[in-house]
Amino acid sequence: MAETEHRPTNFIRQIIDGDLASGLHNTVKTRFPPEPNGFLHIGHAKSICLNFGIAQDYTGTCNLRFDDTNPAKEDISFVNAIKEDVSWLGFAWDGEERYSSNYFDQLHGYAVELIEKGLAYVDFSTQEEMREMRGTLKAPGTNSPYRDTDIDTNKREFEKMTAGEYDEGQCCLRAKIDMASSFMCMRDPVIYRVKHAHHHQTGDKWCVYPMYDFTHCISDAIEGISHSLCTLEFQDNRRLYDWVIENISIECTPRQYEFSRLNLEYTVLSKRRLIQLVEENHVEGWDDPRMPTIAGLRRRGYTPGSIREFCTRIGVTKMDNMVEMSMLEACIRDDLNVNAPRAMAVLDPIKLVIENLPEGESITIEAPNHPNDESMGTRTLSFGREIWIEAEDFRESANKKFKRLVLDKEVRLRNAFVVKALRAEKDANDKVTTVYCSYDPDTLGKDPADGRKVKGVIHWVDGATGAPAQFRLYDRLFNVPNPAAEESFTDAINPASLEVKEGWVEPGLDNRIPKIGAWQFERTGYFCLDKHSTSDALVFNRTVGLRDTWAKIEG
RNA sequence: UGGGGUAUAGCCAAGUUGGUAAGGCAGCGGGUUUUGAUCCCGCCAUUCGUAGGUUCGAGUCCUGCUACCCCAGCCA
Repeated sequence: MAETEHRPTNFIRQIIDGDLASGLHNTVKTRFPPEPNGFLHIGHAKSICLNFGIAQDYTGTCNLRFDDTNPAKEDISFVNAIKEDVSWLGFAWDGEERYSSNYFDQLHGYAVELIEKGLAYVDFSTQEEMREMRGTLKAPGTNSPYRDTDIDTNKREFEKMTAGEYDEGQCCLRAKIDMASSFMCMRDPVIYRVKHAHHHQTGDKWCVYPMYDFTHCISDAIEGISHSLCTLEFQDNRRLYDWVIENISIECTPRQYEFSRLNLEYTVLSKRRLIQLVEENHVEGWDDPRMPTIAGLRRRGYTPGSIREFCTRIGVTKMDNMVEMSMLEACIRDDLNVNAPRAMAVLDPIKLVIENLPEGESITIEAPNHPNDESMGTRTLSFGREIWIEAEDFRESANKKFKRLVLDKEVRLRNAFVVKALRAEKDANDKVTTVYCSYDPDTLGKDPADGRKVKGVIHWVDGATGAPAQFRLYDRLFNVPNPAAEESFTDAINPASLEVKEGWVEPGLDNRIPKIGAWQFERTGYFCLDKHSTSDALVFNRTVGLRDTWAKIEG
C-alpha cells in the first residue's frame, strides 16, 4: 500500500495494545482465512482491512490462509480469484499463501492424540440419531453408545476411517466433552468426517477431512497467530477453540476475538446467497458490476483505496449493523472527485445545430482535464456545426429554476460558447430531435462582453468527431433494504438494476485511460470502461452518479 | 432464569480511571463556481434501550426490566 491511511482505534486494537503493554505478545500475527468456495465480497474487505491493517500498523505480519477443509464445496478457481482480490485491495500476505490442508498430517496426529487421551471417539450413530442425542437449546443431550468405546478400539476404527474402509456418513470422530453443555458446540462435536472427495490441494490423499472447529484453532497455533479475528457467529465456538488448544500438545495459544460482520443496505453479503445469484443467472457472474463482490466493485469502477476508506469509516465493533449505501458511494466519490480527469459524454442525445457556424467548419478548443487541478493538463476538443446535447437539457419553455437550454434563451456549452436556442424540431411522438441555435463567437473562455448573465452550463459532444458509446447505468440490485430478511430474497431483485444507453463521448478516451481508471463525465457521473469494451464498440460502466440536488428539487 | 452477545442521532461510530455527549455518512440553510459537482461556512443528541439506586456529579458504577442478534451441519 503506497500511502498510510489513518485508521481509528477499535476494541481489538485496544486489546492488542494491552497485550503488547503487558508483554503477553512482542509481535502481532494475524491471518485472513477465507474458504475458497466463492468470491470475496465487501464484507470480506472489512476483515481483510482489519487483519492486514493491524499487521501493518503494528509492524507484524498477516497470513493468507485458505480454510479448505470441505473439498465438496471448494474449487481452485476461487483460490486464484481470492488471491487476486486481496492483492488488488493493496495488501501483501506474509510469505506464500497457506492452506489448512497443509496441516492435514499434523491435524490427523492431534486427532490421534485426543483419542489416546480418551478425549475423542469414533461414533457410528446415524446423523439423525446424533441430532436426537444432542438435545435441544434448553434440554441437555444424551451420551452416545459409542462414547465409552476403549481407546485401542477407537484408534483402530479411526485408522480404518482414514484408510477408506467406511462410507461417508457411516461414522465420524467426535471430541468427548460434555453432552449437557449449554454451548451446543461442546456437546461432543464432530471433528473428523469421512468424505470420499478429490481435494484441490491434496488430491486423493485423504478420505477423512477435519471440521472447521478442530482445524482453525490448530492452524492458528501452527502459524503462530497471536490474534485470531472472526465474526460474531463464532463466539460460542471460541469455547471449543480454546478446548482443543488446551487438550493437545501445542505450545502456541492464539486468542480468538469476534467482531460484527458488515451488512449493507439493498444487497446481500452471504456466500450462500451470492452463489445463488450467480448460479441462477440473476447476474452476469461473480464480477457483475451490480454484485457486492470485490470483483464486481472493481469492474464497476471502485478503486482499492475507496474500499479501504469505506472499511475505516465503518469501524469495527460488536454491534449488529446495516450500513447505508450512501456511505460506500461517498468513499468512491471522494476518491474520484480528486483523481478522475473530466470528460464529456451525452447519454441520451438530441442534435443541436449551430446555424451561424458554416458546415465543415470546426473550432479547436482547449479544455482543462480538471477544473481544480491544473496539473492534470488540458485536452483538445473540436466544436462544429452539429453538436450532441442531452435531451433533458432542453425544454421549449421552463421557469427560471431550469438553468439549461430553453427556446429563445441562452446557455453556456461547457468549455465552449454561449448558444441561444431558436427553434426545435420534433418527431411523430412529439419528442424533440433537433434544436437550432446560434452561438456567440465572443464567449469562448469569457462572459459576454455586454454584461449578459448566462446562468446555465450544459455538456456536449461534437457531432463530427465524437465516438459512439454504450453506457451501462446501475441501480441497487434489490428493492428492499434488507433482502436477506425476505421469504425469498430473489423475489426482491430490482428488475431495473441495469439501464443501457447509447450515446456519444468525446474522442480518444480509450487511448488515454487515466491511471485511476475512471473519468468523470461532467454533470453525469463517474465512469470506467467495461471489460467488454473494444475500440470499435466502447462500453462504459457508471460507477456512481454525481450528487444531484437538481433531481431532489425536481422530484 | 438454556447459553453466548449487543443497545449512544436516520445510518456508521468515538467516549479507558465517574466531571457535564468526538468524527464521518445522510439531511437542512448560506457563500463561491463555465459541472445544479467540487470547495467553503453554519445547523443537526439538555441526552446515551428502559425503570430505579449510589454520588456534589453517571453514557460510564449497582439492581431490575425490555428489545434485537447468534447457537440444536458429518458447513464455515
